[in-house]
Amino acid sequence: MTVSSAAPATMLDVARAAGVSRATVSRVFTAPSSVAEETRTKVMDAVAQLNYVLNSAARSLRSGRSNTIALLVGDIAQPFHSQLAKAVAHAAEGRGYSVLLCDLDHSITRLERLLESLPLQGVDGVILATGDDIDTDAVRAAIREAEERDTKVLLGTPQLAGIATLVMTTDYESVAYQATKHLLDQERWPVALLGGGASSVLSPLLKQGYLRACSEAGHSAADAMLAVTEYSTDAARAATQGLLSGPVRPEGIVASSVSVALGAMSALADAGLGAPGQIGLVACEEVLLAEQLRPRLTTVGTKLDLQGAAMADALIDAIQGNSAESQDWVPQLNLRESSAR
Amino acid sequence: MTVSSAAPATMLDVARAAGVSRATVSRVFTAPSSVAEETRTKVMDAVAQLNYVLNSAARSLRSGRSNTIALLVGDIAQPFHSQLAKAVAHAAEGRGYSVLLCDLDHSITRLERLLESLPLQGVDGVILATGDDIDTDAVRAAIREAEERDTKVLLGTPQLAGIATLVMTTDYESVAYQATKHLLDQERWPVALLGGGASSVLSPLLKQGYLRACSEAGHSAADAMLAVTEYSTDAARAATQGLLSGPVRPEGIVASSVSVALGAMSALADAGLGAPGQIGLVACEEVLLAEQLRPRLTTVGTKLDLQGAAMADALIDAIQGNSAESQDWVPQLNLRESSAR
DNA sequence: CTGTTAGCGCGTTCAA
DNA sequence: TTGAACGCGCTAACAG
Repeated sequence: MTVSSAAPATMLDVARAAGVSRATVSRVFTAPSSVAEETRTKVMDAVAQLNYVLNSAARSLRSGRSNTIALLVGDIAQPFHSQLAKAVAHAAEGRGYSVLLCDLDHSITRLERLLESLPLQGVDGVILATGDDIDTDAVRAAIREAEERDTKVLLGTPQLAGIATLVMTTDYESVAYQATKHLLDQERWPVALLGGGASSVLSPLLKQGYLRACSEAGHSAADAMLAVTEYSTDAARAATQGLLSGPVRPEGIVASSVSVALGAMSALADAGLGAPGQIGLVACEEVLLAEQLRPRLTTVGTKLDLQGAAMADALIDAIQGNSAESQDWVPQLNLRESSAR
Repeated sequence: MTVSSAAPATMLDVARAAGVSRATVSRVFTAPSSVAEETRTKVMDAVAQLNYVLNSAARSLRSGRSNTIALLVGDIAQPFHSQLAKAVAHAAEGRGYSVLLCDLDHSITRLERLLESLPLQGVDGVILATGDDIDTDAVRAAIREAEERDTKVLLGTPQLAGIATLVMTTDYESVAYQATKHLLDQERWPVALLGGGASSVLSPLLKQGYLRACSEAGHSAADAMLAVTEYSTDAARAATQGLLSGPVRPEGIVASSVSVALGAMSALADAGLGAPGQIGLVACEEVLLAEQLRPRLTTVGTKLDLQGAAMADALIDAIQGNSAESQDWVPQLNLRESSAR
C-alpha cells in the first residue's frame, strides 16, 4: 500500500505496471481462471502496489450490470424488516453485491415510483418485502417491465407470485394454524385472532390458519373470535380491551405481529392479567425482541437471518444466470413465557 | 407512457425526437435554466413519450458523482439504528440520492474494509453511525483518504471528530445528566447507571453526565452506583439482579440503551418490582418501542427522524458544495410510566 | 492464453 | 442559446 497519487489508478496504469494489456487486467477480475497463473500474480502485484480498485461506474456502463440490488421494505423501523435487512445485507456483501435501502413507509405510490425507476437506474435485482397489498396495475406493469429489462424481482409475499421470477415466502396459513393449535392444545378456549387489517395480504392467510385450527379442535367458525384491527400497537391495545370487557373473555390470543402483541400485552397489563399463565399469547413473527420482553413472547415464525440470506442468495443466483428456486418457508413454534401454562 | 422498446431510450433518441442535439437534452437535466423555455418543453415531451430515464452509470462515469451515499450502522437490527436509517433514507430520497446500507455488526474490521472500498466504489458520501470505538490507525487513514478523494464523511459520534468534515452528534453527557437528574428530582436515591461497557465511546460520556447530576445533588462519587455491563439485554438483566440483591437497593436506574432497559425491566419483573413507581427507570435513547412497552419507558434522547434527516441533508449539502454545519443535538426528556411517581 | 479494437451513455469544453 | 466533438474507465467481441 503506497501513497495514493492525486488521481486514482486506472486499469491502464495497472496494465503498464504489469507489462500486459488492459484486457488482461480486466480478465483477472472477471474471469481469473482464463488468465495464466503467472500473469495473474504479476497483475495482482501491480494492483496491490497501485492500490487499484475497479471503477464501478465504468464497469456498470460497459457491462450493463451494477452489482447492486435494491431492498424494498414496508417499514425498516419494524424489527421484522430491520432483521431481514441485516441478513440480506450480509449475504449480499458476501457475494460482492451492494444493497440499496428503500423504505416504502407503506406507501404504494412510492412503491410504484421505485419499481419504475430502479430498473432503469441500473439495479440488477429487487427484493420486495412488505405485507401490504401491492396489487395495482402500475405495480404489475412495473414488475413486468423490470423483468423485461432483465432486472430480477424477488417477492417476499405470495401476492403477485405469478409475475415475478422468484418468490420466497413464509407459509402464513401455517403460522396462524400452529399458533392457534398451540393454544388450543393447552385447553384454552376461546382463542382470539388479533390484527389482520385489510391493508395486509397476510390477514386472510392468518385467518384461514386460525380457522382451520379451530375447526380441527371442534370449534365452529361461528364461535371464532376475530378481533380485526390495524397492525399498530395502539389499535391492538384498544381491540384487546374490547375483548376483555366483552361477554366472553378469551383465554388465548394470536397476535398477527409483535407490534400487535405489544398492544395486547399492554391491555393485559392494565387489566391485571399480565402474568403468564392466565391468558396465552402468541405472536405471528419471530424477532429478537420476543426474547427480550417480559413475559418472553411465544412466537411462530421463520428464522429471519436464514430467510434473508436465502432471499439475497436466490436473487443473486438468478441475476448471475444460475438456477434459483422459489421457496416456501415453513415456520416453527418458539415456545416462551407468554403462553406458558 | 408508450410501449417500451426492447432497448431503453438513450439521450440521442430523445434528442432526435425533440429535434435538438444531445447536448441540449443533457442541459435540460443538469442546468435547466440555461435552456430556452420552448426547447425545454419540447425535450420534456420527448422524455415523457420515450419514457426516458438518465443512465446513472454513464452519468457517474462522466461526472465522477454517483448520487449515492452509504449508511454505515453498528447494527441495523437495533431500533435506534433502523429508525435512523429510515429517516436518512427518506431525506436522501427527497434529494435524489440513493442509500447504500452497510451493517457493521460491530466489527471494526468490516468498518475498515468498507471505509477503504466505498470511496473508490464511487460513493459520494458516508454516514458513520455507531457507538462503538472506531479509533484505529486504519480507520483514521481511511477517513483521511476518503476526504482526499472528495468523499464526504459524516460522523455520528464525537470520536474522531477532528478528522471528518462533518460531525452530527448527540450530547450524551447531557442525556445521562438529564436522566439522572430526573430521577434525583423525584427524591430517588441511590440511582444506578446501568450499561456503559468499554466497547462504546458513549460510556464515558454517560458516566460523566451521571456523576455530574449526582454531585450537583450532593452525592459524592463514592456513593455512585456504576453497574458496568455490555449493551445486551441478558447482561443488563444479570447486572440488575446483582444490584437488587446487593446491600443497598437502588431506587432508580439509568439504562444506557433500550436493550439495557429491557434487561433491567426483566430483572425487576422477576423481583416483583415491575410496577411503575417503585424503582424508576430511564433509558438513554428515544425509540418508538419506548412507547409500546409496559410500563412505557421514560427516555432521554433526540428525535431520531429529525436527526437522521439532518444528517442526510448536511452530508448532501457538503457533497454539493453548499455550506454544511456540524451540529450537536440537545436531547430531551420524554416522561413516561417507568419513572412515574 | 493474450492483445487489438470498438464502443457503452453521458457531460463538457469550444465555436458558432 | 445551441451543436459538434472528445473521452470518462471499462468489457466484449474477435484475432492471433
